[in-house]
Parts: sequence; C-alpha cells; structure tokens
Amino acid sequence: MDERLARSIDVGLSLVTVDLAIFTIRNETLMVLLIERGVEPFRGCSALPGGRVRKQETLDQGARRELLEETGVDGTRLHLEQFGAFGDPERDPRGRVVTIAYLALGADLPEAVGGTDAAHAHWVPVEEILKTPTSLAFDHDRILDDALERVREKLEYTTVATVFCPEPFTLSELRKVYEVIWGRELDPSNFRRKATKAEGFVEPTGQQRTQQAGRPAALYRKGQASFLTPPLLRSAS
Amino acid sequence: MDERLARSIDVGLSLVTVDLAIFTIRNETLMVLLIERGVEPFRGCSALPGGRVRKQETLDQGARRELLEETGVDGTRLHLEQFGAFGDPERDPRGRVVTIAYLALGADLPEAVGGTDAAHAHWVPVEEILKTPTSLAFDHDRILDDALERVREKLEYTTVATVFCPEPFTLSELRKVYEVIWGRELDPSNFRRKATKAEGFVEPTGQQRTQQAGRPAALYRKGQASFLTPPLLRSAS
DNA sequence: TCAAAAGTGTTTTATCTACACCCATGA
DNA sequence: TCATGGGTGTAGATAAAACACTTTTGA
Repeated sequence: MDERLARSIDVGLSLVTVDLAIFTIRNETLMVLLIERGVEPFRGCSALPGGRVRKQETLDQGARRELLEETGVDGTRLHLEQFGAFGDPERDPRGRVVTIAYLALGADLPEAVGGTDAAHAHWVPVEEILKTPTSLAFDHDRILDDALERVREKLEYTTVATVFCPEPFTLSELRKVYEVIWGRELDPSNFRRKATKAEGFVEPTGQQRTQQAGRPAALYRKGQASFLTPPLLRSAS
Repeated sequence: MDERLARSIDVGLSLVTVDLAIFTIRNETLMVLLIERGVEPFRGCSALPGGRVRKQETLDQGARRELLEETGVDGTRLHLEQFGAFGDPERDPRGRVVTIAYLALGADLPEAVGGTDAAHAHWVPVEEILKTPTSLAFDHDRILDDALERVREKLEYTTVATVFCPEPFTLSELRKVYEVIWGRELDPSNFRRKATKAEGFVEPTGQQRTQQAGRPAALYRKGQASFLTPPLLRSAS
C-alpha cells in the first residue's frame, strides 16, 4: 500500500476487500482453501484468500474474480454467497480495511493454481484449523468460524448440499456431505426418504452406478429448488 | 463530500457507511423509520437512516451510534444485527460507497428526535413502502426487502420477537408480533403451547394484567435463550 | 453363497392441527 | 348473566425415529 493510499485512509475512507472461505470435500473431509501470505503483515501466516474490490465491479463480481484467480474455478456449479462484513479498526495493522466475507462451496475444486497470489494456496482440513484458536492471519479465524456455522445452517434449509457432489451423484454421497459437515451420522433410510420427498431437491437421472460391492445405486442430479421443504434439521434423526 | 474525498475515492478507496432498517410495531402495524433527505442526491426522497463509519469505531459501534442519533434509543432492550453489505458501483451517484446494512428491532421506539440528521425522521408502515417498488433513495428498497425477509426468518428460529414487546407482556401480545410480521393469523392455543414449551423463550413473572374485558392475562418477560427450540415455522399452524 | 451396499416397509412414538370447552373478569 | 378474551384438553391426522427386512451386485 503506497503512501497516497495511507493518507487517504487517514481522511476517513476505507480499503474494501473481499475474503473467501472456499469449502470443498475431499476424502470425506471438509477442506478450506488457505494461502500462505508472502508479504507483511502476517507474512508466512495462513489466511483466507481475498483481495481488493476494484473500482468498477460489484462486491459479488469482486468475489467471483478473486475466486477465479485463487482456484481457477469459473463459478459454474458453485455456490457463492456473501455472509458478513468485518471492519474492526484494528483488524488490519495497516489501517482501516473493511472486508466483505463470502463463502464458496463446490465439488472437486482443483488442488492449486499458478495464479500470482495463489502460488501457495492449499487445501486444509477445517477441523485442523479449528483446533488452534489463532492459526490464521487478521481476524480470519473468526471469519472462518462464521462461515462454517453459516454452511451448517444452510444445509438445513436450502439445497446447497448438492453443490458438494459431482453430478450425477448417489444419495449416499449426498448423505455423506451432511455427515461430514455436521460431524454426525445420519440414518441412511430416513435420509433417503427426506431427500427424495423434498420437492425439487434431487431428481433421478434414471441411471445407476455400480460400486465395488453391493447393489448399484440410483443416480441423481440437483433439482431446481433452492429451499428445502421440509427442512433437514441437524437435531433430528 | 469535499473534493479531497472524491479524489481519494478515485484512487480505489471507498466511503463506508452503515444503513439502518429500524423496525417497531405501532398500532398492530410494522413500521420502519425513514428520513427525508435534505441534500442531493435524492433530495426530498425518503431513505433509511445511516451515515459514515468513523475512523476509530467498529461497524457495530457505528451502527449503534447512528441509531442513537436517529432515534435517541440507547440500545438497551433492542436487537441490532448486521445483515448484509451493498456495494454496487452505481448505487450512489457520487462514487463508490459501500454500505453495511443493519436491522434494529425494538419496542416503543420514540416518534422522532431532535438530532441533526433526524429532523425529518418518521415512522412509515412497511406495507406502504412495499407497494411502490421504488419509493426509497439509492438501493434502499432492496435493502429494506432483505431486512424484512431476515426479520421474518429470525422469528422462526430465534427469540427476537420478544424485543418488540414492552415488558412485561402477555402471550397474546407476543403472538400479535408474529401475526403482524408474518402477515397471517396464528391459532392462539397452539401458539401458547409452543411459546411456553420452548426452553428459555418466555418466563412467567407470576403477575397478571387485567384488560378491558375478559380474563386477566398472565405476564411474561423474555427468557435467556436466543435460539428457539423447537422453531416456530411460518408454514405451520 | 456370502458380504456389502441400496432401497423398502413397519412399528412405535411424538408432534401438530383444529377445535371444543372451561375460566375469570367488566359491564 | 352475558360478552370477551385467557387458558386447557383432546381426537384425529401426520410425521419422525429406529430398525427389521428385501434387493442386487461382486467376489
């Protein structure tokens, strides 16, 4: 940040950034994409990817652009959603920086990308980060906490879980998403009943997939609905 | 906004504001506090109250300060919550202004206040604004829509409804809050059962209040819980 | 024919809805 | 004693949780 910017911030303006909590599921584990910071402050620390919002773009566009730069994902078959703004005066030692936090959910997101900022991007199990209360730069621990809670809630009342599954998927795969994110097991038969009953959640493709063992599973794709009625409550079954 | 600010914005910084959707219930009607703008742009238009976030305050503090300036309410017995950030480049004709939107919910909020900005503050029925799609300045129609939807959701899963009731309150008064905000009637006996069963939602004071007619109603105060378990679904009873 | 995973059915239990009914007060 | 709103009870319908059971595949 050059001196002109610093002086401007002093006048009462803010730098506005977007930060992204990008989640995917790999090996039945919820992972979040972190970068290793190459510059001060918090050089060498892990942080959520993000960056400045440009002059001519909306916040959503900024988030989508950063996402592309960090992961190479173009945003199809991916859920992107703003979930909070963080602007404590001390959250960035360089001065007032207000960040708009987004969460991104997707299936099969790539390992890393050769982009400039993302040179040191890597997937980390969420559980591992939560163990240590202050493992991330800035207030990113707090942001990650909020993002995770939001995702857990969203699984209850919306159909987003399907974006974690490459299409077509089986109901067992979809159930696994819930189990991984909620950290508990669900009854397979009751889950099946609820998932198929909820209007527009999943629709059968008519095809099957045969596994290593056992009866072949019917394949589904995501339905058109975005809200789950009735909801799938965490507290239940 | 002076020229120095304008030039700074040009550099890529933003003005950051908070805007408030302040709701209360008067005469069994959901009301929102609007101000009449005294300056360009949108001079003469109604708008949500709000203002710049100061250099040394958090976003929450900024929202609380604006709230105090606009309504004279000090924030006790009042729910204040951030619910979104709005930052389209064209949302303010003066240049890039990112606003952090808050909703405030309270009982018996005062009619108006002699503060500087709030000289023309007045309560308006929400329904009246929603009739006309573009009755507010900037993107405040959109912000109000989002705020209202958030409030409706919050009544389902949290105990916030109690902040609309001056304490102590009767269960009928609390039910009326739901009916006004959801725009539908609820079965009094089923509502009672659910409200009293939900752990920490309301607690009896042991006192009664005698109305104009009918049996005196038991009085309650809000409980300690902030989440409603089980939830009170809009779709139900 | 056995193991493994998919998928169906059923029993028990809890919950919700709708509504009847009783209670306590002022007029 | 009647009107009015507060509050309780309950029958029938609905849905949820737990789990037994059947189906279809690979080995």
